[in-house]
Amino acid sequence: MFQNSYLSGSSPHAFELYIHLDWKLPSSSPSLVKRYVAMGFPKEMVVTSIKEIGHSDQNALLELLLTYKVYCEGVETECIAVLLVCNFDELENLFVLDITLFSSNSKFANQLCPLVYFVVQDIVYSRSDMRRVRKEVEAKLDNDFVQEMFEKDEKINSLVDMGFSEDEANMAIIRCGVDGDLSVLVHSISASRVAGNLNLSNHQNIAICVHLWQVMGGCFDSFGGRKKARLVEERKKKRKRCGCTGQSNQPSLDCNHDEDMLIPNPMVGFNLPNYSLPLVRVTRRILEQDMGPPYFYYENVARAPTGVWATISRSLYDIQPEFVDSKHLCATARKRGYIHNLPIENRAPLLPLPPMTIFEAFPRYKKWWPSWDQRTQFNCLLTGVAGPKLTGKIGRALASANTPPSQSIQKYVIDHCKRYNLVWVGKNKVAKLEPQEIEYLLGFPKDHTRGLGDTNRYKSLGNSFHVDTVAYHLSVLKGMFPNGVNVLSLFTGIGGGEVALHRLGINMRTVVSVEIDKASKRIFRDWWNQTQTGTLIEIDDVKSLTDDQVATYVTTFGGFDLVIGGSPCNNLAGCNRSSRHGLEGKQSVLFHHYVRILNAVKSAMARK
DNA sequence: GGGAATCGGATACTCGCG
DNA sequence: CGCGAGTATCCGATTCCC
Repeated sequence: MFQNSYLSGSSPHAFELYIHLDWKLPSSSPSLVKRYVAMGFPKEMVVTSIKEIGHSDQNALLELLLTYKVYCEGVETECIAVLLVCNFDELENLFVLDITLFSSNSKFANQLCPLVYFVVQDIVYSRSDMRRVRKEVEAKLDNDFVQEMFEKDEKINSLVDMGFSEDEANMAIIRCGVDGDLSVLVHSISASRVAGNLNLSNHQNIAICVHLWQVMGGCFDSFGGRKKARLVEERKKKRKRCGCTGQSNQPSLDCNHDEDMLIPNPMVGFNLPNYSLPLVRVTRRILEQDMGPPYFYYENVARAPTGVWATISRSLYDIQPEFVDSKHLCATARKRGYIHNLPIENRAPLLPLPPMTIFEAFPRYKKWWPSWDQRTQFNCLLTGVAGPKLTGKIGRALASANTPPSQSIQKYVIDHCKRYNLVWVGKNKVAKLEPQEIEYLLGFPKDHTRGLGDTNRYKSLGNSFHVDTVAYHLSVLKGMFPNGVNVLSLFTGIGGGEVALHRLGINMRTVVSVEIDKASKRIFRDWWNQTQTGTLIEIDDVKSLTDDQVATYVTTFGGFDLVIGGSPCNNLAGCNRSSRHGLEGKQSVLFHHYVRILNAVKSAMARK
């Protein structure tokens, strides 16, 4: 019943539920299995249950089977994520459920539910979110409960005085911790109000989820003692671990004070080609006034400091980001987040599909690749590369080592190969990738950046889009704009977005390109002149592009169909050791100009 | 709790040019 | 010899996942 409701698509806001049944068939207790199968339980479920708790306690086994049966009723074979709903009052029960069904030791977790999401008071949590919340709650139970309740009451009173409801205040404290500043709590409530408008407004679906939870809760209550004991055991282990780190008194350190973004694992966005099944299909809620045109497309690194993507999303109309690792589309990893208002149905990848492995991309490296280097794909292509000193050092280390080298030598070599994406070009000889090879991996035409010094080539390529990923998202524009598009391209760089549009066969009538780096500008201009017939207007700096100027362009070109750009990641990127200062950092702060200019386009087009 | 990944930056250096 | 452009080398922390 709930299955149909979830898949009905009646709510534009609800997560859809998929559970993938992939039961294994180990051989155990054939006669016992037969008996339960005769009672109407699927054979695979019986086998799994026996493996889970054994067959000595027949009552417990029967109860577990009943639980699984209730859980799996109506579930079809295409589903691989599950959504659970409960109230915070029921958290204790939810933890029991989590540990029982979804712990890493549970066969059930591995075989049935790789993706689990929890909906508590209309807020969607991933499993890792729930771990944090659980830590928080458990800490509350374990520590000075009375003191915390006192602090909590005081905070609630303050928030109620400010005009928030008691429920809202309670929720904010659970999300942010009782240690959270009042301003943090206020912000959380505001954000929650927005999220409340966005998510799960379909009461039917919520009711169905609650029903599921109640059914399951009933089952567990009937033999809660055993589960409860396991929960206590888990807690003890946890306490022990916390004790080792000396952080047991500061659970709030683990608490995320920003609204978390759901990053899918695997990082495949809303959908990808070659994935026969969508993973967590999220029907994004986009307000009427934020739908295109103009369509917009924003990109930045996925692993930004905590809270950055929540801020970006807030600035971009609370649209949920789409996180994609390009390793699912090509031979190199590139974990990026994208926020856009493009349709997500009927996407199509660029053809031919790019090679997925190192050897498919570069067969010649197979010759010297040692068996103990088990890489099949490259890591993220960064802006810097290894120099001859490092590769020489690796070569000398290998030359003086045994065959095969010792474990420690292997680890030293592999670690550096992974860090700098080195390839094997001779006996005991590793080398950096050539700029041309990186162009190929990222989907650019051959020699796209040729003419620059190698350092600049590596830098501009490292800062660029992965063309195939972006093209996959932009592919929906092809049918919508048969006569071509007008593009406002911010932070153009070497033109990854434009190359994607070109490879999709989408004609660019006009591109207004904003890019400050002269070398990148030259690369993009040269490419444009060689491949395009439309109008290119170049602007140096996003800061100098005024709202009035934007309005003039809108009037001149009849509006922009696409506003595309990835703002600087310098202060967000993980490998920045000296100035990873977040979204307000020196370069990354330019993100706000993306928002400003996009809003200028929207308002100018609304006036038209 | 530990392994692994990460659109980088500051600085000293080399090299070609006048 | 001074200058500037290009180059090489060194520099951990945050975050996620298992």
